[in-house]
Formats: sequence, structure tokens, C-alpha cells
Amino acid sequence: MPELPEVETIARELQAVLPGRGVRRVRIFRKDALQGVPVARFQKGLEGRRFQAVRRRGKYLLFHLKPEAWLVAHLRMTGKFALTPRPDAPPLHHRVWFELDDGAVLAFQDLRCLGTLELAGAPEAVPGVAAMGVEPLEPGFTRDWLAQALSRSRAPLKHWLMHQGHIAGLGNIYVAEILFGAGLSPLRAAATVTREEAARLHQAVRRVLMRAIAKNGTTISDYRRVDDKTGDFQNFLRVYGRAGQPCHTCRTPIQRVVQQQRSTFYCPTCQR
DNA sequence: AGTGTATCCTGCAGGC
DNA sequence: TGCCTGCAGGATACAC
Repeated sequence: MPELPEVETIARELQAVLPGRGVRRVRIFRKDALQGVPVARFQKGLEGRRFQAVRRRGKYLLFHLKPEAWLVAHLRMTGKFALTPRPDAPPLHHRVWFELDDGAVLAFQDLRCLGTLELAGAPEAVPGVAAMGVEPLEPGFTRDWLAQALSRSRAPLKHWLMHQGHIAGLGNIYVAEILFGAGLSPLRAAATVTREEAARLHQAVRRVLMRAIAKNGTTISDYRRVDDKTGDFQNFLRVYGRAGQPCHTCRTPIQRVVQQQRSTFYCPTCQR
């Protein structure tokens, strides 16, 4: 579910409220997210520690605690974090509670149970984090780097952009919006992109992500912010989910095709 | 290196 | 109303 802008929104909101607060007790109502790590080890690794900071890497949430420990979370499709007064009983889909020393609860909820929570000595100790590619909103993401990297791959642009080892944090929705912004077809082989087109793509990646973050992400079904509010970027989508509706630019009906068993939306006229 | 498939899990919409 | 199928914003492992 959440892609970079959604995870960034959640990280910022948690960073505003968590640092300084301690974990008194960890309660696990369903242990799928722990991926086989024994419940007791997970609890011991967190209880008595204090949150220092919350950051994002790709679609991962990184919680830094002291004494030194990292809680590394991936929300996958339907995971979310909520900070709430302690409920009497865990509501449906609450999987893990981090009970804080001031009585509040940081609740990890996950309808589909695909999200993961890992305990690590450092973020890079989590293989998925170590494999992340360049952060698209940081200085290392340049036009030249993008043009070079694209030239080495025959994969369709959509597939290339979705790959977390290339650019960290892009998913189905934002790849669709980015390719529309760049005027490039998701079906194009990466290596056929010219330097000029790569420059447009580079700009679209940054512009779409920054706008989506400014709108606190896209809520289509499950995504919610820490305070349960929705994002707003769904009101600004140009192609995602708009199959059959006219392109905002040229009125051509937006096409839906399936790539890698995922829906791809694009304008066959504006995107070449 | 690339593609295609299956898998984890639950809920919902649409067709019949 | 109820059953069945396919689909959902993610990522990985596997075969070819």
C-alpha cells in the first residue's frame, strides 16, 4: 500500500511525537509480522528502550532507540501505525502494541498481515534495507546517474522504476504518475530512453514525489496517517485508476494494461 | 539479466 | 442472499 510519500508522511508524524518516549511493554496479538523471530526476543529487544528518532529509507520505517536498537518496519499493502490512548482490548487488525511509559499505545495494525517488523543493530543489517537503491529526493539522484542506469537495462520502464534496488520507494501508483509527467510509455525499454527523456523523467520523479508528500500521500483504500486522517494526493492523480476516463491533457481515454500482473495506467497519446 | 509464476494474507466488489 | 472469482498500493523466491 504505502509508497515513499506515504511512508515519509508517517515517519514525519511519528518523529514529531515519539522521540523521548519509552517502551514499557510490547504486546503481540498476532506474530506474522515478526517473521519467525521469537516473541520473547522481540519484546526483550524493545522493552525498556526509548525512541530517539524515526526516519524513512525507501518504503521502510526506521525507529532508532536507545540503548542502541533499531525497529525496522515495512507496511507492505495494509500496514499502519497509530498513536492512541490505550484501548481496553485490541481492535480488529491490531497486531502489535508498543505500550509507552506515558500510557499511550503505538499500535501496529495490518489487515492483510503482510507487513514486517524487524529488530536490528543497524538498519543496514536488514537485507531489504541494504538492497535499497538511491533515494530519489536526495542529491545522489541525478539526471546523469539516471540516464546511465537506464541505458544498462532492457526492462520496461515501469518494471525498472518499480525495482527498489534502482530507485528506493517507488510503487505502482507513483510510477504511473511519474511516467505520465515525463510523457514516457511504461512499456518502453529502459535503454531506449534518450538523455533528454531521462532528464524529463528525473524531473518528474522529484516533482511527483514532492507534490505527493506535500499532500500527505494518496489514500485509495487503506492508507491512513498516524492520526487516522487520509492523504489528499488521490485528488490529483492524472492516470492511476482512471481507465477509460479522458486524459486531462488530450482527452484520449486512459488505458489500463497489465504488466508483471499489476495494473498499469497510461495515456497512449501523451506517453511515448 | 530478464520474464513469468506462485506465495504470503484478508477483504471487497462484481458477476451470476 | 449467497457463492465464486478476481483484484488490491509490496516484495521475494523460484524456474526458465
